[in-house]
Amino acid sequence: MAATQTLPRTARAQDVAEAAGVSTATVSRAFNTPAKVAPAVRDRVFAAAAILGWLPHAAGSALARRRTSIAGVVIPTLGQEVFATQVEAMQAAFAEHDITLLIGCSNYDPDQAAQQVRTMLARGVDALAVLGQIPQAGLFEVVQARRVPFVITYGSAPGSTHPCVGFDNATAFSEITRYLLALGHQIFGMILPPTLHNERIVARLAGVRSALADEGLGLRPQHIFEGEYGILAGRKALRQILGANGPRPTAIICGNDLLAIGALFEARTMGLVVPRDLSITGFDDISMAGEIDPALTTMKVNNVEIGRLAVEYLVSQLCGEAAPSEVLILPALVERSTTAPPPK
Amino acid sequence: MAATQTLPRTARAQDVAEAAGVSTATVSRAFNTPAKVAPAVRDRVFAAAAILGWLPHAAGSALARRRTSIAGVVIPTLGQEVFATQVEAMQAAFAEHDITLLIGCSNYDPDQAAQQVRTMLARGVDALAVLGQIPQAGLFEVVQARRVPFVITYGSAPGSTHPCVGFDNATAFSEITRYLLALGHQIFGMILPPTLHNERIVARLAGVRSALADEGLGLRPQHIFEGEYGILAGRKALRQILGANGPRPTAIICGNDLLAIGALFEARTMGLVVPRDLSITGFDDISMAGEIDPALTTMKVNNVEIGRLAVEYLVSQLCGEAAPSEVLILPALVERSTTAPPPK
DNA sequence: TTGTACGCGTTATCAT
DNA sequence: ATGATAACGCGTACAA
Repeated sequence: MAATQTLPRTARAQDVAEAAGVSTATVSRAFNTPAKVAPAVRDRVFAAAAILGWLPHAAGSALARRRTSIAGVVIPTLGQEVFATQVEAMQAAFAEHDITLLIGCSNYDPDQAAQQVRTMLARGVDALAVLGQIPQAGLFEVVQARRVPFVITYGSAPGSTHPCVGFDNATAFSEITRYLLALGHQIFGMILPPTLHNERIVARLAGVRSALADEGLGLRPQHIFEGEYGILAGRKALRQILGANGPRPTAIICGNDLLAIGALFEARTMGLVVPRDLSITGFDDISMAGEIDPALTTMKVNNVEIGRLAVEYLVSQLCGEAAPSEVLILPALVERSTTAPPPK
Repeated sequence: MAATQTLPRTARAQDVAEAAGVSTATVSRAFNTPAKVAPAVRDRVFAAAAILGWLPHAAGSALARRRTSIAGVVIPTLGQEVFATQVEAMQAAFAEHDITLLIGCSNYDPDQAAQQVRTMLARGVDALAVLGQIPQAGLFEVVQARRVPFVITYGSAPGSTHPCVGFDNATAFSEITRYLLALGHQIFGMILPPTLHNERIVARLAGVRSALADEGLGLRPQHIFEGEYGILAGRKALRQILGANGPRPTAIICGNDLLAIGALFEARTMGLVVPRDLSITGFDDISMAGEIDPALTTMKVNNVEIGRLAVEYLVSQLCGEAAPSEVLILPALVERSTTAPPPK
């Protein structure tokens, strides 16, 4: 007894076409340009497809269309709210154009980032966003060779040759510094996350220095703490800075909100009242910043907007439209309750 | 003067083959099974590919291989550390198998989640993970029809028919309740995020109730606050619960760490000393939990492990191996400094 | 070890 | 409005 059982292959357009008594061309049209198919036929096709559980096969479709409807984004980590927010905004914005988002994390490692970019190209992404900076010399050329629209987000190296959507880190930190100067502060401390492979952090330090220099002031080496990330690092940093010899800073500028929150906690532990005894500023305006007590003075970076604008740029490139290759947003000072004039 | 300029098409395997003086089969082999190609030839192929900037075209490759090397994950949002962490772990684990990850956010909306799943199937994902629960009746069947390995993560409906990797929410919350009972607490409050479309939250409440019932105790309605998310919600909830008529709870069980942190902040504002006057517990063990002061007693959910195990399951399915269709991890109580025996 | 030739599933072009 | 047919680019038996 020969087993003539057809091993149930997954349905193709051909199968749907046969079931509906039409050609594969009509099946394709019914799904892609329904208006061009007679309603009765269309319904037959849909019914057949539903029964067979058929959906257009992505690879076949991509091959014929020369488009995958997949975009890629490479970020350092999803563990930071600012990056996660941006990715989520991108995903939503791309979805409006029926584009799905591939993600890759580099863990702040340029080599991993470059590898992720290559992998995404191999997956046939239609467009590509990289957070921060181009990870490797020559990589941009590879992307260009494949004619894949490309954009750098979040960071912005002014004068960079690559299309970018972001903000100017130096300017933003100059602004927050000038705000503290206007309050009357003269002695500053600064707490920074690791600067390794991170131009943005370097720019933040430069922004502070430049604003201070305009007033003939500077940042004492013992008042700079650099190299760790998170609340505990903020605590440790504040202890170290306030424990240093010489005059004590009255204002602490932190490279991000988490460090600032750590500094804030430590100030309380040390018996200092913020902002009476010490002013502290953050950066990013993460969701916690406004919810702790005292609420953190910081700068809001609209990451949703960055994500949206990046997608807008990529989509316009995809459509062959011209678009400005550098889009800058302006972080806005959010004055809350951790800043005040220095103590007398 | 006829312009015979060839508009530069992007390179195919054919072009590389010609440039290297071999057949396309050899080009393919050089990239996929290098061992089967003579070293000299291989180098010629690689050189030609490098010059032309060629990479295998994803769609063609996927069509021939019947595999896209792309997996998908659908989560409520990237804005919550627990979900972002899990996604990041999945991305890393998939990368080891040369699989790239597509993400979709549902914003806690079952319809959006279902749509994301459909989109991913249309993109030809090789495997699919959905965080929480299956969003729609009938959707699982669609996935099965396409023979796409599938797993539910994070949540676990015991007795569910779908493969899942997660933990038992009810059991976990029973455990934390028993811990507080053992410390001597008798009157409990509970603060919960929105339960709408979220079985996991419902299970947490049930877990607490069940552990209390074992001791003949219960949760008074005025001691349950439900429906908002975040630090501010935690503050508001504590105010409301402690302001209610009747006996005051000595322990507050929170549905997650952020609510617990809010409650902790509010307790301080109200002049209460935690844990002397009031015990508070969280859930998840987000990075902040151990960094605030007093450090939060909570339960650690190893989301990295969940992500890893989910990928392991999916990959084994992809390889046609058998694998247990329900994998449970055990959240672990992390006893820190927000819990103590109740005041006399 | 290498080449030939076919199939993968869809869409676009061109006829009808 | 619909059908026939030719790409689309790669991987892989099979043959040499």
